[in-house]
Amino acid sequence: MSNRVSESEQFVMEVLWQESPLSSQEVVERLKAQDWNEKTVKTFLNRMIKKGVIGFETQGRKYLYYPNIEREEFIQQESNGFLDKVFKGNVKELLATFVQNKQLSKQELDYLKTLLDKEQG
Amino acid sequence: MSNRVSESEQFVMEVLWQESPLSSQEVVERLKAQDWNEKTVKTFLNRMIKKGVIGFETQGRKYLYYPNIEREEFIQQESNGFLDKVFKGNVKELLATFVQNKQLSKQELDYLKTLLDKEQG
DNA sequence: CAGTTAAGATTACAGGTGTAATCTTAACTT
DNA sequence: AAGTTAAGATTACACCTGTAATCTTAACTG
Repeated sequence: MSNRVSESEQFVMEVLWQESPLSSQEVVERLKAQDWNEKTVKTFLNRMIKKGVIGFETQGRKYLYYPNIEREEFIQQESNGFLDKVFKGNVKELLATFVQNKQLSKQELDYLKTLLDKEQG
Repeated sequence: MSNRVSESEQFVMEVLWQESPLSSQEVVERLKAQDWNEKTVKTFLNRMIKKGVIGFETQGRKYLYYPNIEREEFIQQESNGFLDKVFKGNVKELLATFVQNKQLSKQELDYLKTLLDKEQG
């Protein structure tokens, strides 16, 4: 229930959010950039099942895995955790930090201003 | 060298960034909201020394601790890590997520727009 | 000086994580 | 049917972390 997704497991989640259900072999393939041993990926899948963050359907002797949690929801939680942990909940400071330390194109800046206007209602 | 600051240790860092050098007892006091046993805080200080993220001066039989890393730098690293991990480096998406999911006051929105304008140069 | 404190050092211990190797066994092959 | 594969299950193991308790010993107290 309360068990969370580790950093490595998150890569697996991303794969399944992209497309599912997938066999472990397919997950392994889509993660080859990570350069993990197949056994390692299997371990992650196993643990994630136990944690309940993914589920599976059986297909013959193999499992087809799928996510049990929404990406949006997950991002939300991670974001809030980060906000609290690093910025003590101060969104303004967080936003300022990113705006000032990351190069943003004119298009992106405009887009963000539009967003702020929309928020202003 | 490469060892990082854990979540609990970060609370200790915050205290020392606020004011330093401090004795372990002073650190414990400033962390009473955390409701940690004194021994626990001492453990953190000890580990942080070993990790090299804080240092100390001796004063009689006790140590006075101080940070070895800058808060700004730390925030930067944490922020970049989070950006990459959760948003795959897409700052725009990150900013949009926070702007849209957090309640921001008119003042904050105005301030942020000013920031964006400044970025626009 | 002898006893008591209390500071830091060391040890403890379980749960999570990264990183696999080995075990079991159902399914595929010949 | 017998052998081979390969999928998931189990086991391994070290390091990190949270959470302290115990050990040593220098400093303070009377």
